[in-house]
Amino acid sequence: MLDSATHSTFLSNTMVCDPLMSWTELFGTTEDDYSSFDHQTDSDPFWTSIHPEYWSKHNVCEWLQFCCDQYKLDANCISFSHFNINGLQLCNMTQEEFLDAAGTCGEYLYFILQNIRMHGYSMPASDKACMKAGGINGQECHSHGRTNLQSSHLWEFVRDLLLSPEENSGILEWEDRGQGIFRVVKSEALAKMWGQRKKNDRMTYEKLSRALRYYYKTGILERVDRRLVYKFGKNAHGWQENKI
DNA sequence: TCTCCGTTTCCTGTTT
DNA sequence: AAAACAGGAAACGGAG
Repeated sequence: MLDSATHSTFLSNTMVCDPLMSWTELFGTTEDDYSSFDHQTDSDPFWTSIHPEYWSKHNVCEWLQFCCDQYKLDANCISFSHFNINGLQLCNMTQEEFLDAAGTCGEYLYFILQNIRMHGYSMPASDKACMKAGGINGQECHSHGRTNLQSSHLWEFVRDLLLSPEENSGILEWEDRGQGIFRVVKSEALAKMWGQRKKNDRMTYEKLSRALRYYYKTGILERVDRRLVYKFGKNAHGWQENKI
């Protein structure tokens, strides 16, 4: 479940930008950002190039299809008849309406949609969005939720990497998704990536793992007595498949 | 300026 | 033997 702070931050920041600006103007999205989608071509009128509020019914459909494919969601739990709507209607749905329509995937999809509304579809785009939005509006980008470069905590970084197969490249993998158990497959690569995020090229897995061990105290992580295996604790949120 | 929090860095010892 | 784990201690940097 999205915590209330994160949730409200998403919504409150969603419409900061001029709604008439193009998605590309807002987020500086380039073709490179879509490199992980091999089905994307220049000529495709793809939903990623349009702000969700301006999606057509077809774009909404494309987005749902994409989510099912990309995040391995069970399309059977989604009531597609409820999503025969355009982007504006989609964005105007309350969370409750959304959950009713999207079944067990609802919270996850709702989260993804809010994230896209704010940041674009992925982390690289969101980082650009962050900088770009700051430039456009003369505001700094302090806390925009889970993909924020500066305020993201280590456990959120790890969680987001697990939830972003296109970013992960085999560094982390779920051992038991339902229980929140995951494995660090490439420890030094993880440290390097965390170091990049924190602009610290001296980061090592040894130091990163020390930070992870502090999470045992706070219930963000729980101990798993296996090397390189961790488990999200009761105070971690946003990692569950149908409970974000 | 001060305090607090979340690390980061370093360390010694233990386990796999 | 190497890599990872455990956790104390101190320092650091950003936020409020």
